[in-house]
Amino acid sequence: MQVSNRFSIAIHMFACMEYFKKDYKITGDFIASSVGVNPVIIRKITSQLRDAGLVNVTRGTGGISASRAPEEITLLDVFNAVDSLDEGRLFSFHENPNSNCPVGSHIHLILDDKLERVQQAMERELSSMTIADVIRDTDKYVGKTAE
Amino acid sequence: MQVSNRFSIAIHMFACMEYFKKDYKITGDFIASSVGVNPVIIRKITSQLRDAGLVNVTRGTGGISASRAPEEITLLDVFNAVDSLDEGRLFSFHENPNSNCPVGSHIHLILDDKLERVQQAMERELSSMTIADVIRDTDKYVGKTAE
DNA sequence: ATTGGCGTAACTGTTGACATTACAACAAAA
DNA sequence: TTTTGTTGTAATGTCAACAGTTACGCCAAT
Repeated sequence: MQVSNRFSIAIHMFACMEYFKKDYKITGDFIASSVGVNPVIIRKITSQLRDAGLVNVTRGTGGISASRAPEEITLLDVFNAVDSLDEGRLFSFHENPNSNCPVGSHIHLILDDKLERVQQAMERELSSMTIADVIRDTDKYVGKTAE
Repeated sequence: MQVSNRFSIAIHMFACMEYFKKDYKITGDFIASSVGVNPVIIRKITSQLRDAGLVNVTRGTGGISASRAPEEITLLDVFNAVDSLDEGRLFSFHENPNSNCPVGSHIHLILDDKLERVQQAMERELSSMTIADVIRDTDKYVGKTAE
């Protein structure tokens, strides 16, 4: 089990948008070249980010940009946009516990809060970081001027 | 994306083992009936738990039991036994970032620590709970005597 | 030797991720 | 207004994981 690479790609996309926005027009093909995947992949993820209200896309002439300040886009926002959990739950659950068994009939009561705690821990950590942190580290490691 | 239901099944299995161990012989078929899945599913998970050293299985005559005290089996132990992450990583990563792009060539440096933090938050929460907590809540919700 | 139960291989069906091709829709510029 | 570059999306293919089932071998106690 693994989180889809759409998540790492989406963050990479934001890093590109911010880092190159002064010097280049940020198109899907431009980003695809940096990420190293087919442009259609980028377009699909772009659509997901747009549906979540995280980016603005101008059709025709082209161009993708963040629709909010980097400090106001958390990694949880990005995660939920591109990698939605089935029914909002991180953990799947066996569907037919035996209702005639004392354990089987109470297993949800026993487990649900524990699974919820783990999911919340993950979401808490994701929401503690923002695109601004990503940009800061991009500048830190790459240098502020394009090479 | 979701964690496989092997995890919820595995915890259900431990709850059964402990709750019924005084009154019944705990076989794969017995557990399968409580969980509500095919016995082979239980046998497969049993094998994973055995390989991880979490349960003892006696072949032939049958019988499955926890190999350690419930307090010493964390939910992280169970998770790692039945739902191993590819290469130990919760997040997958796009494989071919452009090494000629300043962002693409540094994206791992920028992202890896952030993904690691999220994974550690999840693992920390998983390891803070044990099978003993599950047993305690089983007794709490079901009642200490079999119905 | 029989029997109950675990171990596992083999097969099926379903789903999702990832990738690619192709083309329609669109907006700005020539 | 036609051209051009770009986004939007449908259709298709490949692959892997999950879940389920059947079948049968192996084991140990009775």
